[in-house]
Amino acid sequence: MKVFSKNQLQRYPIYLKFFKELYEDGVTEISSPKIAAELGYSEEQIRKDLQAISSEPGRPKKGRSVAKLIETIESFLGYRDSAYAVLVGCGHLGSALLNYPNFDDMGLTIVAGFDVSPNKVGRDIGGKHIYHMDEFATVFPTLGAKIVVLCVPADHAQDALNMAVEKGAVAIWNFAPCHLNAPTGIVVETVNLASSLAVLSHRLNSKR
Amino acid sequence: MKVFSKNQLQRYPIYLKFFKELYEDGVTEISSPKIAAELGYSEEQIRKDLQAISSEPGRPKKGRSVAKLIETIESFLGYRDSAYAVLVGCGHLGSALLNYPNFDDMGLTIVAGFDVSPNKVGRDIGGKHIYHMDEFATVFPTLGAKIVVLCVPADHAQDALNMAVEKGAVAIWNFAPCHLNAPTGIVVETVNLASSLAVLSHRLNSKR
DNA sequence: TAGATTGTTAATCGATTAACAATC
DNA sequence: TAGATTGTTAATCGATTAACAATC
Repeated sequence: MKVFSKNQLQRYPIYLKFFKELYEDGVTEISSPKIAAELGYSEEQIRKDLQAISSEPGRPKKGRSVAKLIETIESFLGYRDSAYAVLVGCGHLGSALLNYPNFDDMGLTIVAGFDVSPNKVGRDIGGKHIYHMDEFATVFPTLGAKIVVLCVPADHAQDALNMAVEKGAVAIWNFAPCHLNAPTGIVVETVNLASSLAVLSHRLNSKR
Repeated sequence: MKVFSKNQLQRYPIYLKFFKELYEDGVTEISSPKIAAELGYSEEQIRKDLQAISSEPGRPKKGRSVAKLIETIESFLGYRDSAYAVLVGCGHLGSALLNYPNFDDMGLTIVAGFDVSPNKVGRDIGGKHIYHMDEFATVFPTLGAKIVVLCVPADHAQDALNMAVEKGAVAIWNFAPCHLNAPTGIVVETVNLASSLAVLSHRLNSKR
């Protein structure tokens, strides 16, 4: 099977966003050089990326159909059918994600939240019911969710992951700024703001 | 000057977090093999990463001083002196970031927010005053901030960036899920949740 | 001393870029 | 047809890994 590097996978949503804009503007076909000029990638890389997921070849002198590209990328990324998730840790960031409307369009449906705070348990946030963490073991397995979005403080993240995995989670989307250990076969993807900020700071400081 | 790859830069906050935990547990020295066992990187890579920023060599048979490592990484990442920022777009995610307490420890001080919503303008969020976007041109240059944290919807992100750069911003921390074009010399670092989710989904779907 | 761990140098690996013939 | 753009194959580049002598 074809292998996709992390960098490559990360580019597809960016292509998709761009193609959707083109589509709205009535553009029907797009070529690699034009994409390259707009997104700042090399045209060879774009060609490889699009080839890797397309069933049809591009057409010399024309490029590819924008509508077809949108469909291809959405299918490839799994936007066409939903995966279910719960969110653990409904603090500021967790609540923001519960309210984020676009996940549904990206094939991720968050069905419920978990927290320990009495202010939150029993309430709805972003239309999702918030359960107490004590209920996790009994409730989570009934929700049909396989993905856990982790928004707890770093010092609770590993414990939360362990519990989630024990109760059947197969993928963890981790927003805590720490490394997590998980059993083989469990997918862990971390969004680390500290790492991102480190890149920004270093670039900024090495400018002169 | 030494060059740091993006991946490498992203690892330092993760090392730092781990070393701080060790420090709290009273561990005074740590060796590459032990770090490797815990964080899942190779020990060679860890040695290279730490060598790249340390003034002193590690000690055979012992490793490195945890306290010294913490100090070294914090200095390297610029955590010891603050850079000032404003946040544009105080929706759910923007508000969450305004309330995030850890940025100060990471050398980033957000001094104010900007939004267009009458519900938010004039209020405080996370202790920061929220100005109307119409005031950006006059207020931003007075705040001493060089960094703009962008949390506006994707279709306004490029406009917001342009305005920010025009008024003197030199770095953009972009949370909108789209590619942004910026003049040469302007640092743009994007946190793209869609890209992160794409990696997670693909790994999950290719497990079988 | 013996052995664990270091730093350095070389080998490998993978991703990106370049070159170019094929094609509409 | 001519020329832009494609897909493929080879070259380059950079990062990670492996090997190993140096050292406390």
